[in-house]
Amino acid sequence: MKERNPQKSKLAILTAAEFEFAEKGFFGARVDEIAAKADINKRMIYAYFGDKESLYTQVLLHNYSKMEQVENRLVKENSSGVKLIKNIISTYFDFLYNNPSFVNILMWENLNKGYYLKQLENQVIERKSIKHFIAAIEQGKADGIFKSEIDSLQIVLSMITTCFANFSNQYTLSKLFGTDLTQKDAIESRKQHTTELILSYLIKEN
Amino acid sequence: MKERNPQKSKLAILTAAEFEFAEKGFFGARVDEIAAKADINKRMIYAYFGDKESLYTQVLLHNYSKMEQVENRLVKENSSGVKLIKNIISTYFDFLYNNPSFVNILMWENLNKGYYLKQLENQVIERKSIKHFIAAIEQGKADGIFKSEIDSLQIVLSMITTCFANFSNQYTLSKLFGTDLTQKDAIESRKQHTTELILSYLIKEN
DNA sequence: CAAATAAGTAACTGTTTGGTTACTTGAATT
DNA sequence: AATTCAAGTAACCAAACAGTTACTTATTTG
Repeated sequence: MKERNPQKSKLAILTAAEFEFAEKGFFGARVDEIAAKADINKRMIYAYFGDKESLYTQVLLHNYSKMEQVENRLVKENSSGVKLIKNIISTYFDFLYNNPSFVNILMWENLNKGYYLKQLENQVIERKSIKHFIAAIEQGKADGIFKSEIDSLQIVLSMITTCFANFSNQYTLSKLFGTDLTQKDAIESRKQHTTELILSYLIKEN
Repeated sequence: MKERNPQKSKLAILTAAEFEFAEKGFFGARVDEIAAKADINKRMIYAYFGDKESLYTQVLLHNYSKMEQVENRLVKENSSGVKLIKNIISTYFDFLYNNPSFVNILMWENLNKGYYLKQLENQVIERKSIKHFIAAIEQGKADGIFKSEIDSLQIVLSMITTCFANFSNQYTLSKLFGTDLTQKDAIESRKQHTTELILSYLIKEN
């Protein structure tokens, strides 16, 4: 029999579950496969997490809090204006590049019409960082740096969607454009271009 | 026994399959459910399409050609400069709004790392419209309408990704921003804003 | 150190799944 | 009207699936 270590087992299950759910989604992932990858008996998954759905919810929660941590760091830096915008885009690009599981799980959630997301507590999902970004852009307008006519909610939406789509649509876009957009240097170019695009729209020229 | 009508049966299968695959993906979709929705015997699916995989490929192909048709119409119009950009964005928004199955199937493909996409012939996927758009932006630069320093491939990428992410991430974004972004008027605002964003970057100011 | 408890195991169950087999029935061709 | 063949049907199969049961073994604690 294997050495006993509940902490290690739980972590092994969560790690394997994250990989499997990210790779195949809730319905595609197999409990047997998660057990095999975690190198534990399947019974332990049910002992620790109840059922497949609860396990998935834990993985979902964990991924959202990873994102939240990064955003909180961004908010704490308390930069503003052009520097903040550059910071946000760079941070999102880097986070999404380093967390493909997060990207996938978000996509699965959208395909499930946000079914499991709805069950999570709002505080984790309705991240306050968004409000912070919007307020910062309003401040930029007040300071005369950013154009006064822009809609700050819309531009924050554009920033987030533009960053995300570079990762979520890597395969179809690569095929469509005939270049491998999963490569690090391609991502770096996209980051650069996205920053220029957003800033050129925001900054008041004179 | 039911009235015989192979054409009608085939179409019923394809329609049901498109719905099921869009809703649940290749692995989540059930052949039995497709048969039930098409109101035919499951055996007929295997008679007409071989297996589940071939049926999926047909659905994939059909969706891509729908998109291609719309793009070809866009190319034929032969508009240029600001009008073309407005046209492209508006057309993509409308198409994606009216074809949620297309949006979903593209997402499934990305989650499958483009596995089934790879098997399709290149001519259907590497749409020539992209090259047309890039060339048109180059022309705009030559005509002195668009900024000479912009990268036309990057801006076309940005246009497409920005349009798409508004639909692919509707549920997670709605939750994140606390407003229902699936509504028609929300989409209309996004279209308007995206157009302004892209044009403000492209147009040479003076 | 023995009793209690938590950690881990193997084998099983009822259901669902993609795909098949053996068959019947409708309609066009002769 | 008999033959032929495509269109359609029902019942089935082996494998895969989420979840369970009954059990064993390691570790803690009184």
